[in-house]
Amino acid sequence: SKLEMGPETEDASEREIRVVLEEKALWMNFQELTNEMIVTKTGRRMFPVLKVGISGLDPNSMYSILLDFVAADGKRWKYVNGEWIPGGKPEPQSPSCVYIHPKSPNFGAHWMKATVTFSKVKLSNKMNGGGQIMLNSLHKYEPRVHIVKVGGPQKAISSFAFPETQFIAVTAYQNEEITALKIKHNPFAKAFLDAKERCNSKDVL
Amino acid sequence: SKLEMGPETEDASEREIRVVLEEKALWMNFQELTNEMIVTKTGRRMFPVLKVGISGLDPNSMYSILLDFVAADGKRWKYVNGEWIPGGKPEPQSPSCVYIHPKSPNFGAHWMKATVTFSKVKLSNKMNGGGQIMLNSLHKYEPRVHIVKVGGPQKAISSFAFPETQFIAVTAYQNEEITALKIKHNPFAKAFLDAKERCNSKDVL
DNA sequence: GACCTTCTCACCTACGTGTTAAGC
DNA sequence: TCGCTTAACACGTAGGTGAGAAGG
Repeated sequence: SKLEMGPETEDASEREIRVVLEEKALWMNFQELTNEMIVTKTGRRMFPVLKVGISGLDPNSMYSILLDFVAADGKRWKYVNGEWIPGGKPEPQSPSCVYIHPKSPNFGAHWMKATVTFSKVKLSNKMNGGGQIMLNSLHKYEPRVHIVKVGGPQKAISSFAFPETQFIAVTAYQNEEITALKIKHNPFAKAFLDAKERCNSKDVL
Repeated sequence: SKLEMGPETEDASEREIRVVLEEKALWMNFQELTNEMIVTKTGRRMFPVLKVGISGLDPNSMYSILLDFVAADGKRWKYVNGEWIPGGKPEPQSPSCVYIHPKSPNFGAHWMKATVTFSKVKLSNKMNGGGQIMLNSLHKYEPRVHIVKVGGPQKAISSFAFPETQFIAVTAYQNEEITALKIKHNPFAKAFLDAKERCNSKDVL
Protein backbone atom coordinates (compact mmCIF):
# COMPACT_ATOMS: atom_id res chain seq x y z
CA SER A 1 0.00 0.00 0.00
CA LYS A 2 1.36 3.37 -0.98
CA LEU A 3 0.71 6.70 0.56
CA GLU A 4 0.16 9.64 -1.74
CA MET A 5 0.86 12.80 0.15
CA GLY A 6 -0.11 16.37 -0.47
CA PRO A 7 1.86 19.08 1.32
CA GLU A 8 3.04 17.98 4.76
CA THR A 9 1.11 18.47 7.96
CA GLU A 10 -2.33 18.65 6.42
CA ASP A 11 -3.97 18.90 9.80
CA ALA A 12 -1.71 20.17 12.54
CA SER A 13 -4.24 22.86 13.23
CA GLU A 14 -6.02 22.96 16.57
CA ARG A 15 -3.86 20.65 18.75
CA GLU A 16 -0.40 20.98 17.32
CA ILE A 17 0.85 17.44 17.26
CA ARG A 18 4.59 17.17 17.87
CA VAL A 19 6.93 14.31 17.00
CA VAL A 20 10.53 14.52 18.16
CA LEU A 21 13.39 12.20 17.26
CA GLU A 22 15.03 10.32 20.13
CA GLU A 23 18.75 9.43 20.37
CA LYS A 24 19.58 12.32 18.10
CA ALA A 25 23.25 12.33 19.14
CA LEU A 26 23.68 8.72 17.98
CA TRP A 27 22.02 9.44 14.67
CA MET A 28 24.29 12.43 14.09
CA ASN A 29 27.37 10.25 14.57
CA PHE A 30 26.20 8.24 11.60
CA GLN A 31 25.01 11.24 9.61
CA GLU A 32 28.49 12.78 9.82
CA LEU A 33 29.93 9.82 7.93
CA THR A 34 26.94 9.50 5.56
CA ASN A 35 24.77 6.77 6.99
CA GLU A 36 24.19 3.43 5.24
CA MET A 37 21.49 0.83 5.79
CA ILE A 38 21.73 -2.75 4.57
CA VAL A 39 18.90 -4.06 2.41
CA THR A 40 18.47 -7.80 1.81
CA LYS A 41 16.02 -10.04 0.03
CA THR A 42 14.29 -11.11 3.22
CA GLY A 43 14.58 -7.69 4.86
CA ARG A 44 17.06 -6.15 7.31
CA ARG A 45 16.31 -4.13 10.43
CA MET A 46 17.51 -0.56 10.71
CA PHE A 47 20.30 0.47 13.02
CA PRO A 48 20.05 2.88 14.70
CA VAL A 49 16.38 2.17 15.33
CA LEU A 50 14.02 5.06 14.64
CA LYS A 51 12.44 6.18 17.92
CA VAL A 52 10.14 9.14 18.40
CA GLY A 53 8.33 10.87 21.22
CA ILE A 54 4.81 12.01 20.39
CA SER A 55 2.69 14.70 22.01
CA GLY A 56 -0.39 16.75 21.25
CA LEU A 57 -2.74 13.87 20.41
CA ASP A 58 -6.23 13.54 21.81
CA PRO A 59 -5.74 10.84 24.47
CA ASN A 60 -9.14 9.29 23.76
CA SER A 61 -9.00 9.27 19.97
CA MET A 62 -7.60 6.41 17.95
CA TYR A 63 -4.52 6.79 15.75
CA SER A 64 -2.29 4.67 13.56
CA ILE A 65 1.41 5.51 13.28
CA LEU A 66 3.02 4.97 9.89
CA LEU A 67 6.59 5.03 8.62
CA ASP A 68 7.77 5.46 5.06
CA PHE A 69 10.90 6.53 3.25
CA VAL A 70 11.18 9.47 0.89
CA ALA A 71 13.74 9.38 -1.89
CA ALA A 72 15.93 12.32 -0.93
CA ASP A 73 16.91 12.75 -4.58
CA GLY A 74 16.38 10.50 -7.57
CA LYS A 75 20.09 9.93 -7.89
CA ARG A 76 22.11 6.73 -7.79
CA TRP A 77 25.08 7.09 -5.44
CA LYS A 78 28.48 5.50 -5.71
CA TYR A 79 31.27 5.08 -3.17
CA VAL A 80 34.65 5.88 -4.76
CA ASN A 81 37.92 6.72 -3.02
CA GLY A 82 36.27 6.92 0.38
CA GLU A 83 33.57 9.29 -0.80
CA TRP A 84 29.94 9.10 -1.85
CA ILE A 85 29.34 10.78 -5.20
CA PRO A 86 25.94 11.14 -6.89
CA GLY A 87 25.15 10.01 -10.41
CA GLY A 88 24.03 12.78 -12.73
CA LYS A 89 20.59 11.73 -13.94
CA PRO A 90 17.88 11.95 -11.25
CA GLU A 91 15.20 9.35 -11.96
CA PRO A 92 11.69 10.02 -10.61
CA GLN A 93 11.14 8.01 -7.41
CA SER A 94 7.75 7.10 -6.03
CA PRO A 95 7.42 7.05 -2.23
CA SER A 96 8.17 3.73 -0.55
CA CYS A 97 5.54 1.38 0.76
CA VAL A 98 4.26 2.15 4.22
CA TYR A 99 5.17 0.35 7.42
CA ILE A 100 2.38 0.39 9.96
CA HIS A 101 3.61 0.42 13.54
CA PRO A 102 2.55 -2.94 14.98
CA LYS A 103 0.72 -1.37 17.93
CA SER A 104 -1.59 0.45 15.49
CA PRO A 105 -4.34 1.35 15.83
CA ASN A 106 -4.26 2.66 19.38
CA PHE A 107 -5.36 5.48 21.64
CA GLY A 108 -3.56 8.81 21.66
CA ALA A 109 -2.83 8.15 25.33
CA HIS A 110 -0.97 4.97 24.41
CA TRP A 111 1.25 6.64 21.80
CA MET A 112 2.10 9.54 24.09
CA LYS A 113 2.88 7.64 27.28
CA ALA A 114 6.19 6.23 26.00
CA THR A 115 8.69 6.43 23.15
CA VAL A 116 7.37 4.89 19.93
CA THR A 117 9.98 2.52 18.50
CA PHE A 118 10.21 1.16 14.98
CA SER A 119 12.59 -1.67 15.81
CA LYS A 120 10.86 -4.29 13.68
CA VAL A 121 10.67 -2.54 10.30
CA LYS A 122 12.68 -4.42 7.68
CA LEU A 123 14.29 -2.92 4.61
CA SER A 124 14.49 -5.00 1.44
CA ASN A 125 15.63 -4.62 -2.14
CA LYS A 126 13.01 -7.04 -3.43
CA MET A 127 9.26 -6.80 -3.26
CA ASN A 128 7.96 -9.82 -1.41
CA GLY A 129 4.86 -8.71 0.45
CA GLY A 130 5.84 -9.77 3.93
CA GLY A 131 5.52 -6.36 5.50
CA GLN A 132 9.02 -5.35 4.43
CA ILE A 133 9.74 -2.00 2.84
CA MET A 134 11.31 -2.10 -0.59
CA LEU A 135 14.04 0.45 -1.32
CA ASN A 136 16.39 0.86 -4.27
CA SER A 137 19.96 0.07 -3.40
CA LEU A 138 22.44 2.94 -3.70
CA HIS A 139 19.70 5.53 -3.40
CA LYS A 140 19.33 8.02 -0.58
CA TYR A 141 16.27 8.03 1.68
CA GLU A 142 14.76 10.07 4.48
CA PRO A 143 12.49 8.37 7.04
CA ARG A 144 9.14 10.01 7.62
CA VAL A 145 6.47 9.37 10.26
CA HIS A 146 2.76 9.82 9.66
CA ILE A 147 0.04 10.05 12.27
CA VAL A 148 -3.38 9.07 10.99
CA LYS A 149 -6.55 9.55 12.99
CA VAL A 150 -8.78 6.53 12.47
CA GLY A 151 -12.44 5.87 13.11
CA GLY A 152 -13.38 9.54 12.80
CA PRO A 153 -13.94 11.58 9.62
CA GLN A 154 -10.53 10.46 8.29
CA LYS A 155 -8.27 12.77 6.25
CA ALA A 156 -6.46 13.96 9.36
CA ILE A 157 -2.86 13.12 8.59
CA SER A 158 0.21 14.75 10.08
CA SER A 159 3.66 13.99 8.66
CA PHE A 160 7.12 14.48 10.13
CA ALA A 161 10.47 13.99 8.44
CA PHE A 162 13.85 13.52 10.14
CA PRO A 163 16.81 14.77 8.11
CA GLU A 164 19.30 13.48 10.72
CA THR A 165 18.24 9.93 9.86
CA GLN A 166 18.93 10.06 6.12
CA PHE A 167 20.83 7.08 4.76
CA ILE A 168 21.93 5.39 1.57
CA ALA A 169 20.52 1.89 1.02
CA VAL A 170 23.29 -0.63 0.30
CA THR A 171 23.60 -4.39 -0.09
CA ALA A 172 27.00 -4.29 1.64
CA TYR A 173 28.60 -1.55 3.72
CA GLN A 174 30.86 0.73 1.71
CA ASN A 175 32.39 2.99 4.35
CA GLU A 176 34.23 0.92 6.95
CA GLU A 177 33.82 3.70 9.50
CA ILE A 178 30.07 3.12 9.27
CA THR A 179 30.66 -0.59 9.82
CA ALA A 180 32.77 0.16 12.90
CA LEU A 181 30.12 2.50 14.31
CA LYS A 182 27.36 -0.09 13.77
CA ILE A 183 29.42 -2.76 15.51
CA LYS A 184 30.21 -0.41 18.36
CA HIS A 185 26.57 0.38 19.18
CA ASN A 186 24.44 -2.55 17.99
CA PRO A 187 24.21 -5.31 20.63
CA PHE A 188 23.50 -7.91 17.93
CA ALA A 189 26.92 -7.26 16.41
CA LYS A 190 28.69 -7.96 19.72
CA ALA A 191 30.51 -10.93 18.21
CA PHE A 192 32.57 -8.55 16.06
CA LEU A 193 33.14 -6.12 18.89
CA ASP A 194 34.62 -8.97 20.94
CA ALA A 195 36.79 -9.99 17.99
CA LYS A 196 38.19 -6.48 17.75
CA GLU A 197 38.90 -6.43 21.48
CA ARG A 198 40.79 -9.72 21.27
CA CYS A 199 42.80 -8.17 18.45
CA ASN A 200 43.61 -5.09 20.51
CA SER A 201 44.80 -7.06 23.51
CA LYS A 202 47.06 -9.04 21.18
CA ASP A 203 48.63 -5.75 20.06
CA VAL A 204 49.42 -4.95 23.67
CA LEU A 205 51.24 -8.25 24.23
CA SER B 1 -7.37 -4.79 36.71
CA LYS B 2 -10.16 -7.23 37.44
CA LEU B 3 -13.24 -7.97 35.42
CA GLU B 4 -16.50 -8.41 37.27
CA MET B 5 -18.87 -10.35 35.08
CA GLY B 6 -22.58 -10.72 35.14
CA PRO B 7 -24.13 -13.67 33.29
CA GLU B 8 -22.17 -14.61 30.20
CA THR B 9 -22.77 -13.19 26.74
CA GLU B 10 -24.33 -9.93 27.83
CA ASP B 11 -24.59 -8.74 24.26
CA ALA B 12 -24.58 -11.51 21.71
CA SER B 13 -27.80 -10.16 20.35
CA GLU B 14 -27.96 -8.84 16.81
CA ARG B 15 -24.75 -10.21 15.24
CA GLU B 16 -24.09 -13.46 17.07
CA ILE B 17 -20.39 -13.31 17.74
CA ARG B 18 -18.77 -16.73 17.70
CA VAL B 19 -15.45 -17.79 19.22
CA VAL B 20 -14.21 -21.32 18.53
CA LEU B 21 -11.22 -23.06 20.08
CA GLU B 22 -8.45 -24.15 17.70
CA GLU B 23 -6.31 -27.29 18.08
CA LYS B 24 -9.08 -28.91 20.06
CA ALA B 25 -7.64 -32.40 19.53
CA LEU B 26 -4.37 -31.43 21.20
CA TRP B 27 -6.16 -29.86 24.13
CA MET B 28 -8.24 -32.99 24.63
CA ASN B 29 -5.11 -35.13 24.86
CA PHE B 30 -4.13 -33.06 27.87
CA GLN B 31 -7.65 -32.87 29.28
CA GLU B 32 -7.85 -36.66 29.33
CA LEU B 33 -4.93 -36.79 31.76
CA THR B 34 -6.07 -33.71 33.73
CA ASN B 35 -4.03 -30.84 32.39
CA GLU B 36 -1.44 -28.97 34.44
CA MET B 37 0.14 -25.56 33.87
CA ILE B 38 3.32 -24.42 35.57
CA VAL B 39 3.20 -21.14 37.47
CA THR B 40 6.42 -19.36 38.49
CA LYS B 41 7.32 -16.12 40.22
CA THR B 42 8.27 -14.38 36.97
CA GLY B 43 5.48 -16.02 34.97
CA ARG B 44 5.33 -19.06 32.71
CA ARG B 45 3.74 -19.36 29.27
CA MET B 46 0.89 -21.76 28.68
CA PHE B 47 1.30 -24.91 26.67
CA PRO B 48 -0.73 -25.67 24.68
CA VAL B 49 -1.25 -22.07 23.64
CA LEU B 50 -4.83 -20.86 23.63
CA LYS B 51 -5.87 -20.07 20.05
CA VAL B 52 -9.32 -19.04 18.90
CA GLY B 53 -11.10 -18.22 15.67
CA ILE B 54 -13.50 -15.29 15.89
CA SER B 55 -16.45 -14.43 13.66
CA GLY B 56 -19.53 -12.24 13.74
CA LEU B 57 -17.82 -8.96 14.62
CA ASP B 58 -18.49 -5.71 12.81
CA PRO B 59 -15.40 -5.42 10.58
CA ASN B 60 -15.23 -1.65 11.00
CA SER B 61 -15.79 -1.45 14.75
CA MET B 62 -12.99 -1.56 17.28
CA TYR B 63 -12.64 -4.36 19.82
CA SER B 64 -10.26 -5.48 22.53
CA ILE B 65 -9.82 -9.19 23.21
CA LEU B 66 -9.33 -10.22 26.83
CA LEU B 67 -8.36 -13.45 28.55
CA ASP B 68 -8.95 -14.41 32.15
CA PHE B 69 -9.16 -17.56 34.22
CA VAL B 70 -12.20 -18.67 36.20
CA ALA B 71 -11.69 -20.80 39.28
CA ALA B 72 -13.51 -23.97 38.24
CA ASP B 73 -14.18 -24.74 41.90
CA GLY B 74 -12.80 -23.17 45.05
CA LYS B 75 -11.05 -26.41 45.96
CA ARG B 76 -7.39 -27.16 46.54
CA TRP B 77 -6.34 -30.23 44.58
CA LYS B 78 -3.77 -32.84 45.51
CA TYR B 79 -1.99 -35.47 43.45
CA VAL B 80 -1.87 -38.76 45.32
CA ASN B 81 -1.23 -42.24 43.96
CA GLY B 82 -1.40 -41.05 40.37
CA GLU B 83 -4.70 -39.31 40.87
CA TRP B 84 -5.93 -35.77 41.45
CA ILE B 85 -8.25 -35.54 44.45
CA PRO B 86 -10.02 -32.38 45.62
CA GLY B 87 -9.84 -30.95 49.11
CA GLY B 88 -13.18 -30.71 50.87
CA LYS B 89 -13.57 -27.01 51.73
CA PRO B 90 -14.25 -24.81 48.71
CA GLU B 91 -12.87 -21.33 49.36
CA PRO B 92 -14.46 -18.43 47.48
CA GLN B 93 -12.27 -17.45 44.51
CA SER B 94 -12.32 -14.09 42.82
CA PRO B 95 -11.76 -14.08 39.06
CA SER B 96 -8.17 -13.70 37.93
CA CYS B 97 -6.68 -10.52 36.59
CA VAL B 98 -7.24 -9.90 32.92
CA TYR B 99 -4.71 -10.36 30.12
CA ILE B 100 -5.29 -7.99 27.24
CA HIS B 101 -4.30 -9.43 23.88
CA PRO B 102 -1.33 -7.35 22.73
CA LYS B 103 -2.93 -6.48 19.40
CA SER B 104 -5.80 -4.77 21.25
CA PRO B 105 -7.51 -2.57 20.40
CA ASN B 106 -8.13 -3.43 16.77
CA PHE B 107 -10.75 -3.62 14.07
CA GLY B 108 -13.21 -6.49 13.90
CA ALA B 109 -11.76 -7.24 10.46
CA HIS B 110 -8.33 -7.76 12.01
CA TRP B 111 -9.52 -10.17 14.67
CA MET B 112 -11.55 -12.21 12.19
CA LYS B 113 -9.00 -12.53 9.39
CA ALA B 114 -6.76 -14.97 11.26
CA THR B 115 -6.54 -17.11 14.39
CA VAL B 116 -6.09 -15.06 17.56
CA THR B 117 -3.24 -16.52 19.62
CA PHE B 118 -2.49 -15.95 23.30
CA SER B 119 1.09 -17.21 23.15
CA LYS B 120 2.58 -14.51 25.35
CA VAL B 121 0.33 -14.67 28.41
CA LYS B 122 2.30 -15.64 31.51
CA LEU B 123 0.95 -17.42 34.53
CA SER B 124 2.40 -16.62 37.96
CA ASN B 125 1.84 -17.54 41.57
CA LYS B 126 2.95 -14.12 42.79
CA MET B 127 1.50 -10.74 42.09
CA ASN B 128 4.13 -8.58 40.50
CA GLY B 129 2.35 -6.26 38.10
CA GLY B 130 4.27 -7.07 34.94
CA GLY B 131 1.27 -8.12 32.91
CA GLN B 132 1.37 -11.64 34.31
CA ILE B 133 -1.74 -13.39 35.54
CA MET B 134 -1.70 -14.54 39.14
CA LEU B 135 -3.25 -17.93 39.90
CA ASN B 136 -3.32 -20.03 43.05
CA SER B 137 -1.22 -23.15 42.78
CA LEU B 138 -3.09 -26.43 43.06
CA HIS B 139 -6.37 -24.83 42.06
CA LYS B 140 -8.32 -25.62 38.92
CA TYR B 141 -9.00 -22.96 36.29
CA GLU B 142 -10.93 -22.51 33.08
CA PRO B 143 -9.69 -20.01 30.47
CA ARG B 144 -12.27 -17.52 29.27
CA VAL B 145 -12.14 -15.04 26.37
CA HIS B 146 -13.93 -11.70 26.40
CA ILE B 147 -14.66 -9.47 23.44
CA VAL B 148 -15.12 -5.83 24.37
CA LYS B 149 -16.31 -3.22 21.92
CA VAL B 150 -14.36 -0.02 22.50
CA GLY B 151 -14.91 3.56 21.45
CA GLY B 152 -18.66 3.13 21.20
CA PRO B 153 -21.28 3.19 23.99
CA GLN B 154 -19.29 0.52 25.89
CA LYS B 155 -20.98 -2.23 27.92
CA ALA B 156 -20.98 -4.60 24.97
CA ILE B 157 -19.08 -7.58 26.32
CA SER B 158 -19.31 -11.15 25.06
CA SER B 159 -17.65 -13.96 27.01
CA PHE B 160 -16.67 -17.46 25.96
CA ALA B 161 -15.33 -20.26 28.13
CA PHE B 162 -13.46 -23.37 26.97
CA PRO B 163 -13.95 -26.42 29.20
CA GLU B 164 -11.47 -28.45 27.12
CA THR B 165 -8.70 -26.14 28.27
CA GLN B 166 -9.21 -26.52 32.03
CA PHE B 167 -6.05 -27.11 34.01
CA ILE B 168 -4.65 -27.25 37.50
CA ALA B 169 -1.98 -24.65 38.29
CA VAL B 170 1.18 -26.28 39.70
CA THR B 171 4.70 -25.20 40.61
CA ALA B 172 6.05 -28.53 39.35
CA TYR B 173 4.41 -31.16 37.18
CA GLN B 174 2.73 -33.91 39.18
CA ASN B 175 1.62 -36.37 36.48
CA GLU B 176 4.61 -37.57 34.45
CA GLU B 177 2.31 -38.38 31.53
CA ILE B 178 1.53 -34.65 31.33
CA THR B 179 5.26 -33.92 31.35
CA ALA B 180 5.81 -36.39 28.50
CA LEU B 181 2.98 -34.87 26.47
CA LYS B 182 4.34 -31.35 26.97
CA ILE B 183 7.82 -32.45 25.89
CA LYS B 184 6.37 -34.24 22.88
CA HIS B 185 4.55 -31.22 21.50
CA ASN B 186 6.34 -28.10 22.75
CA PRO B 187 9.29 -27.13 20.49
CA PHE B 188 10.97 -25.32 23.38
CA ALA B 189 11.30 -28.61 25.25
CA LYS B 190 13.09 -30.30 22.34
CA ALA B 191 16.21 -30.85 24.46
CA PHE B 192 14.33 -33.40 26.54
CA LEU B 193 12.75 -35.04 23.53
CA ASP B 194 16.23 -35.59 22.08
CA ALA B 195 17.43 -36.99 25.41
CA LYS B 196 14.63 -39.51 25.42
CA GLU B 197 15.41 -40.53 21.85
CA ARG B 198 19.07 -41.10 22.71
CA CYS B 199 17.87 -43.24 25.57
CA ASN B 200 15.62 -45.30 23.32
CA SER B 201 18.35 -45.99 20.76
CA LYS B 202 20.58 -47.15 23.61
CA ASP B 203 17.93 -49.71 24.52
CA VAL B 204 18.08 -51.06 20.99
CA LEU B 205 21.84 -51.59 21.14
C1' DG C 1 9.25 -37.09 56.90
C1' DA C 2 5.96 -35.19 53.45
C1' DC C 3 4.72 -31.65 50.57
C1' DC C 4 5.28 -27.73 48.02
C1' DT C 5 8.21 -23.98 46.13
C1' DT C 6 12.41 -21.84 44.36
C1' DC C 7 16.66 -21.58 42.00
C1' DT C 8 20.32 -22.87 38.83
C1' DC C 9 21.43 -25.36 34.88
C1' DA C 10 22.06 -27.43 30.18
C1' DC C 11 19.83 -27.37 26.04
C1' DC C 12 16.92 -25.86 22.98
C1' DT C 13 14.11 -22.19 19.60
C1' DA C 14 14.31 -18.07 17.07
C1' DC C 15 16.60 -14.70 14.95
C1' DG C 16 19.80 -10.33 14.44
C1' DT C 17 24.94 -9.28 13.22
C1' DG C 18 28.93 -8.51 9.87
C1' DT C 19 32.24 -11.59 7.30
C1' DT C 20 33.55 -13.98 3.47
C1' DA C 21 33.48 -16.22 -0.79
C1' DA C 22 30.90 -17.15 -4.66
C1' DG C 23 27.74 -15.52 -8.28
C1' DC C 24 26.46 -12.52 -12.06
C1' DT D 1 37.99 -6.74 -14.57
C1' DC D 2 34.95 -4.27 -11.97
C1' DG D 3 30.81 -3.34 -9.33
C1' DC D 4 27.18 -4.99 -7.03
C1' DT D 5 24.36 -8.84 -5.00
C1' DT D 6 23.62 -13.25 -2.83
C1' DA D 7 24.02 -17.14 0.34
C1' DA D 8 26.40 -19.79 3.90
C1' DC D 9 28.53 -19.11 8.11
C1' DA D 10 30.11 -18.25 13.00
C1' DC D 11 28.79 -15.85 16.81
C1' DG D 12 26.12 -13.11 19.31
C1' DT D 13 21.17 -11.56 21.81
C1' DA D 14 16.95 -12.97 23.92
C1' DG D 15 14.35 -16.03 26.06
C1' DG D 16 11.38 -20.63 26.57
C1' DT D 17 11.95 -25.81 28.38
C1' DG D 18 11.99 -29.50 32.16
C1' DA D 19 15.52 -31.63 35.38
C1' DG D 20 17.24 -31.80 39.69
C1' DA D 21 19.00 -30.03 43.90
C1' DA D 22 18.09 -27.02 47.56
C1' DG D 23 14.99 -24.46 50.53
C1' DG D 24 11.05 -23.89 53.68
